[in-house]
Amino acid sequence: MSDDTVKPKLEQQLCFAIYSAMHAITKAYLPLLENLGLTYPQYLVMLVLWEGGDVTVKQLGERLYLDSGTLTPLLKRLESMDLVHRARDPKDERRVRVTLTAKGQLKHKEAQMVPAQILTAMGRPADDLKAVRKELRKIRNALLETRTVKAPSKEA
Amino acid sequence: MSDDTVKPKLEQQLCFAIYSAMHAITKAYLPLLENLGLTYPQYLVMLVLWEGGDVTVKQLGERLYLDSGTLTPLLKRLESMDLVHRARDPKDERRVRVTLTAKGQLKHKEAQMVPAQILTAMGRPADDLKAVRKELRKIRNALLETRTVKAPSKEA
DNA sequence: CCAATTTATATTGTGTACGATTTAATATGC
DNA sequence: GCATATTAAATCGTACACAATATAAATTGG
Repeated sequence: MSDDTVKPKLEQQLCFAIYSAMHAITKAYLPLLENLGLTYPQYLVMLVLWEGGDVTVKQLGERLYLDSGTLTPLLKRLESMDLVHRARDPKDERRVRVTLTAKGQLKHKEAQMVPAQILTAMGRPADDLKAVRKELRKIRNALLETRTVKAPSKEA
Repeated sequence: MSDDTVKPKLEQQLCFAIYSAMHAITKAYLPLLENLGLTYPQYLVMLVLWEGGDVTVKQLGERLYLDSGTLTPLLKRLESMDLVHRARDPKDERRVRVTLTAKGQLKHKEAQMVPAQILTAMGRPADDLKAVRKELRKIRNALLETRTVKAPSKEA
């Protein structure tokens, strides 16, 4: 049989399924978030800030799996939109504390209906979506743990 | 009850699970792909080329859900690495056909073990991974179809 | 108490992503 | 048959994303 070379390998790959699903999600969020004037990563940062009090850049990075190279310019953009405030922590000048401005607080209400709209657009039973979410979290954690082991492996 | 505001909303969101899983996957691929000298998106393009004959930029975009703004510079980088060749189609000068070079063909062998290594690193039963893949594909297609409908909705 | 280390953030360079626009080539309508 | 529309790539501008490096503040060890 020579027809197994014709099989679409790409669609058989879980990683590509995640990759392309993420692109579709970004596109789906676009019309919802442009009313808010936010990109999807900016929306994620706002979600963290809406959850609790103030956080440091490092804490944001731990929650979102992003580093300062990504967060610093993103937070500066949010600051220029007057949604957040950034200030060095007087207790430890290395840290930068990020807090919501009044305008940032207000956006919380405008954003309330976003998650439900996305879930509806996915058109899948809630139980299925929950199962996928749990499995993806396990996959993510397994991949990240594998890397933390990371033997130096100085080969000859 | 006031304690539901404390719940980590971020981790409850499927979209964030996909977003962060994708980041973890990119990181997991990094040591495997740097031997090949490829990034993950470049690897995806090579996967398509390894599957079949030559393709146009448009066909690549349809398979990978990317547009020419992303693909053109990416393909130029692959061309500068002498992995692919780009040439206008004589039958239709608008099209650019992308083909593997001899060096690009050879890389196929080096890349053979990459998918299995990633799946192993995920540390999950194959059946679970397959179920996630299928569900994600449904989600992706549902999201993309919703957008193609896109009623103009000229609101008052 | 001060040198060496560690930690937190910022900066730089490269590589995606994508909307919007541009350019060139093909297809179409009258 | 030629103006108009459509199509395929390329280009431009903005925004992630991250490795590597730089900088400055805090911690630690002697």
